[in-house]
Amino acid sequence: MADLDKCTNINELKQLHALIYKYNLHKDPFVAPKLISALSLCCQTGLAINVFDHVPFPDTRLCNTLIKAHVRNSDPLKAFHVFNEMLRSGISPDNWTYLFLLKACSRYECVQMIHAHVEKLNLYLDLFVCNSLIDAYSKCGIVGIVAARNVFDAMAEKDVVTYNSMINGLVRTGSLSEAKNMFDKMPQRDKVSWNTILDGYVKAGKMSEAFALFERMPWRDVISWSTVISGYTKLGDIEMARVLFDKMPVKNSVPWTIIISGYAEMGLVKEAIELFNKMEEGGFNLDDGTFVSILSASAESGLVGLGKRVHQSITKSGHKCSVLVSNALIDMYGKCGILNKAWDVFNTMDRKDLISWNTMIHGLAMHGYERKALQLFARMKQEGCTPDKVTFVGVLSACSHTGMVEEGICYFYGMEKDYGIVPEIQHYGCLIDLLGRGGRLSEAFQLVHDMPFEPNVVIWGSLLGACRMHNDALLAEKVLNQLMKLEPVNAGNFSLLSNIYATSGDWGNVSNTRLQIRKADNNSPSGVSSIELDDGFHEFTIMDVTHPKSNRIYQLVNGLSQQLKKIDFATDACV
DNA sequence: CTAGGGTTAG
Repeated sequence: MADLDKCTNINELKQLHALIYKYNLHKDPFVAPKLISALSLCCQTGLAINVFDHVPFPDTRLCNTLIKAHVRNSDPLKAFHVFNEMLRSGISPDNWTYLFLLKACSRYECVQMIHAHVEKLNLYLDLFVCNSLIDAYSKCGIVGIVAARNVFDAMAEKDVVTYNSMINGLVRTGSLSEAKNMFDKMPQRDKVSWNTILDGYVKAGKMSEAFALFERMPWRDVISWSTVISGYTKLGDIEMARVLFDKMPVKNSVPWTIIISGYAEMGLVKEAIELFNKMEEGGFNLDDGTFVSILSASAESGLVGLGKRVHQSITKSGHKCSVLVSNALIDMYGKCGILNKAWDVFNTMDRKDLISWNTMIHGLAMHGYERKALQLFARMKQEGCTPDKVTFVGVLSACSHTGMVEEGICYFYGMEKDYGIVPEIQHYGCLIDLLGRGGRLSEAFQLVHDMPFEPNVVIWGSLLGACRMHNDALLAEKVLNQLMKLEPVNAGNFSLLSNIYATSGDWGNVSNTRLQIRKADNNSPSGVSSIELDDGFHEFTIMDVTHPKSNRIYQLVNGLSQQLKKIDFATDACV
């Protein structure tokens, strides 16, 4: 029974759980915390809460265990709920309570609140609590780092963790030279110190300096190797990343995940799947981090094949999908346009969070299911989930894609009035797109001037698209002038204008614009597109004739655009 | 305390 909290086998634990209940031991002040801890390790948070609820007079230690369980289950709200209940029923928190709560904090105000409690209880002198405060503040960006520094400076006794946490905070906020300064000055350095400063160089994109440091480090563990490999994949140097990956002496699932995601981000689906198979065969632990990383890389590059392969492996593992993994699956299927699969995952989730709803709404809104997206938005509110600014980007773009101008305007104003969400540039962008597509070009143009943000390429681009849609050459010229200042080498912009002239039969301006296209084209590297089919991954460029059947392909495309024209569907191919 | 990770307008 003493080793109860070390039991990680779910079946054994369930047997123990039954026995404990049978002998009424679950109310025992010694057994209950251990049982809660074990249940939460096996992701049985519901059962853990149940145990807690049956203890007649919970003490500080029991509450701490439950808080820890919620934090482990990435449910900070529930963790804070337990904390509030503690305070309400007069159970005094101790330094362990604050250690666990600080792990659950992601907002500055939240850390500040704990900080105030800690000061009041005079726990301020506890080294562990202070180290956690520095760490928690460091995760709150630029506002947090000042507060972290204040705690750091006020500490009479510091250990290596204090320095490491502070250095990590400086690295995260981009103050590499300050971090390096502190690293050089600290009394003694351990593995974590070296890895942290190494990560600083990597995060700053200084790979040659990072590599030099890596080579002269007194220790190199899996984390050091992974840090450097990840740096190379982020710079797109997958070859160098692979060389190091093959060379590293001991691997765990993290470097495997990094290299697979790296291949996926480059669109190299064959290599990614091959390595994923090898990773699975090698018996490496496939955890949430692995699934989420690779799925997100698949989503970004539109690699359905890899995404499906990962999904297969998740299903095969038999574990219930965490919210994080489910959300990543929804996003992957959504971005790849397989909406029924995304919908399946969404509907079978037992706990949805705000991001699940947002991701599903976006997926629907981007792939022609605008009405479904808006219905889902209504359902989300019915089920008691409060929308945020991201939700409204999805809602507004659903409206604009399906031409619901009045409804969109309503949602735009409702967002501040009903939810207190101040519109950001993305929301104005959607509204401008909505008005533009709806043919209300002058209103859209007016809004660009009246909104409280500087218009960017996305805004001007959407307005240019609207000009093309409604063949307004005069406005298009104005827009293109603005766009030129921000994006001088985008030939697509000119080609849109040229097509507007062509539609109105202004051939003089067509040839003028074409000349400018050629100029812009010479300044820009030619883009390569790619598509994934059943037999693998294919790359192609504009005017590509390398395919053996390219004649037949162009025939087909021309035939299709003829048919589209017949049903009054304008295409913008520039041939 | 250090490596991989879920939603954001054309």
